[in-house]
Amino acid sequence: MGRPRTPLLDRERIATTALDIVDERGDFSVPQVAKRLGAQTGSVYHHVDGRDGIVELLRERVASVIDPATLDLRPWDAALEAWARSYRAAFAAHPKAIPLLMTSPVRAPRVLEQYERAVTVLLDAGFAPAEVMPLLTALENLVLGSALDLAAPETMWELTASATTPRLAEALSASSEGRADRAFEVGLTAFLAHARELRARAQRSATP
Amino acid sequence: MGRPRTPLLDRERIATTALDIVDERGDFSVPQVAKRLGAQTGSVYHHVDGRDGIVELLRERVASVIDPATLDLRPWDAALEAWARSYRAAFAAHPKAIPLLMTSPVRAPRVLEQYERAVTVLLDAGFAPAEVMPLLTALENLVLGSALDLAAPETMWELTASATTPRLAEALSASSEGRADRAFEVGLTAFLAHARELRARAQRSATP
DNA sequence: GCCAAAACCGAAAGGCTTTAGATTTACCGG
DNA sequence: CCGGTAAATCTAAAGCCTTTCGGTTTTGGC
Repeated sequence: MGRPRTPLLDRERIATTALDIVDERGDFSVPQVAKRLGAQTGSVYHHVDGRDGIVELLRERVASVIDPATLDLRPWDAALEAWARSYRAAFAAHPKAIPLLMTSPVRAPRVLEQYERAVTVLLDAGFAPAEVMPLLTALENLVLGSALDLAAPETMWELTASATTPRLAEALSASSEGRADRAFEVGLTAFLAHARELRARAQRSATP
Repeated sequence: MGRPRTPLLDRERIATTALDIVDERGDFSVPQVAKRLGAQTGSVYHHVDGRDGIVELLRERVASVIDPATLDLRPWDAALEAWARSYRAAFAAHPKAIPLLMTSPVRAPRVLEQYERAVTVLLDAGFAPAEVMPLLTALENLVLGSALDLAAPETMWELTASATTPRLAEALSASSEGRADRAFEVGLTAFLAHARELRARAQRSATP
């Protein structure tokens, strides 16, 4: 058959197709992607660094909608809050992809640059250099932990709970609506309050 | 060959062997487990519900060292704090297993009972029923997000950071020692402070 | 002592990942 | 216009994996 006049495959289409399949099925395979694009399995390897390479493409693509402009907001805590929301929303747009992507964190250049700017935001706000990474990592943990929760079906709770764990069942029915979202709000609110408190304490001791 | 006088396989040994392999390699397969136990691949399926069944065994086994007695501590916030630490430590004992286990949360009966008791702790502390699940879920997100961070090698940061993201590199070197642990402390401290604040506010409005 | 159930083996189907070489075609420089 | 190189694809195959199924021997209860 040889080289076609218009290419069947490129990294863009491979990523798009794989993400479509993951959104539908929760997983993907290289033969599945190839079949949807009308190509043979082996051809995909000409454009992409194996299956893991495709997963990395998905990670970048899902993370690409995180809004970097959030980090321009003032004051610093508004920037962090908006960034965290945008971060989480990017994953929430592809819930079935989350187990596949969570295995390792996003470290695409585009996202790393945002971490760079987030560091700057915190330093400019007056946090000590040694405090910055623990804070940012805690925020990342919050976002990723919450994304993981988003991927877990609500039914896991409801099915198991009613008989042996009555209070748990009661607590669940008392706030079943949007449990995951509200948990994220709790965590985010807690984090921001704590960060503000840390900063205020540091400023008090710096300029007594 | 037929049935041996002393069985080669049982769920216990299968789980132990699989966990050993995961601790070494970060993943496992049914043939690998069978080979270590001196059996054929197919035989494993007589004892266990497929590969996914083994993963579930691993989840239960790793979670089995979460200490339920932490939830007897008083006051309520000491109980939650100790429980969260024990929860996280259980995963930290098997860092290479984390990506395998995080895919879906732990819902083994033994752990569900602990959630039941955690609900009781919060209700007894005076939290409103509708607040309980958001709080517990936020705590779970904290623990799981932090466990995920534990599974990601520190090198991911260090390799990529230095050139294009100088401030990130600086922030990393300013607190490289035990970054993951300190981030968990930040998140946990923030969560507990927020929970105390919520409770205090509720009590003020209940008995003015 | 008999017989069903238990525990294992052997084999095979079907899927996946990845590599290698062969084949045809597009594109560019002369 | 032509020829050669590089590109895109195919075919083929190795080697894994998961899972199922039927056959074989042994155990343990009645």
